[in-house]
Amino acid sequence: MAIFQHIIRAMETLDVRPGQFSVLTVIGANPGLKQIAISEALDIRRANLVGMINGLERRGWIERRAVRGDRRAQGLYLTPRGRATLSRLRSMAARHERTATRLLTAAEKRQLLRLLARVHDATA
Amino acid sequence: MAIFQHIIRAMETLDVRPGQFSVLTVIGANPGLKQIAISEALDIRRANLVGMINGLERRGWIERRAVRGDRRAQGLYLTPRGRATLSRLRSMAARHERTATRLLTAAEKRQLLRLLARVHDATA
DNA sequence: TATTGTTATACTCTATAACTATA
DNA sequence: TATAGTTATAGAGTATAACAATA
Repeated sequence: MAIFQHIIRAMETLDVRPGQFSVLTVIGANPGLKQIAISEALDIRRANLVGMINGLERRGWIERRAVRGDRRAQGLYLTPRGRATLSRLRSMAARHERTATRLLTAAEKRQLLRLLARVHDATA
Repeated sequence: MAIFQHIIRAMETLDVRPGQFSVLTVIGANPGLKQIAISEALDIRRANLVGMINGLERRGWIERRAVRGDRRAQGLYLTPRGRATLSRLRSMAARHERTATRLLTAAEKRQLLRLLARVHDATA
């Protein structure tokens, strides 16, 4: 929770919220994705995604384009400005990960991830 | 996050939310506490605490009593039913902690807590 | 008939301002 | 003048239902 608060506070300087970061990340890795696919991937109701997408589009970070073969859907793409913003956000995330693990050795970091993965397996 | 979801889902069977659990825990450990103290301890606005306290009182889990020496404040106490509920919630939390760590040895559990404490120190 | 995006709406959580009764 | 509790209110985040256009 402390890490989360830390990262969220940093991203607030770009006026970006965690959900927006995750949407930008998914679109960046999967250009042309339909809203329904993002909705399923991130477990966000498609009704709630509409406003988020509108906000990201209004800020010039993403755009909706027609999808060939299905006139109901629209593909989502990052704009050049969107790519620049995502790049800055990734740098922030990386910097905060370095901060969070600065008291750990490389071996301890690996060990931490290994133990957390087992906890996750146990609760999944 | 997986652990949190896990515990929250279990506590929903008693219709208890994470915030309510934390308030019951703090009152249980500090009988007679004033709302302002809980507000500061749990970082909950005193305005938002009012409704939570009302809800817990309505369900017969806590009660407000006069504080000698300060007629503005009211001390909060668990009722017998509140103590019983808190006890059940603690059992749930303990059971889920056992589930979460069931793939770890005792030494690995200690190591995990040690590493997480360092990450927390680094971000605090 | 089913799916995609959308609107409308409701409920919870969280945040601020302002009031009251005391101190 | 400050503090404890309260009320009112507004903003996020998240949930469901229903609609139009299209499949």
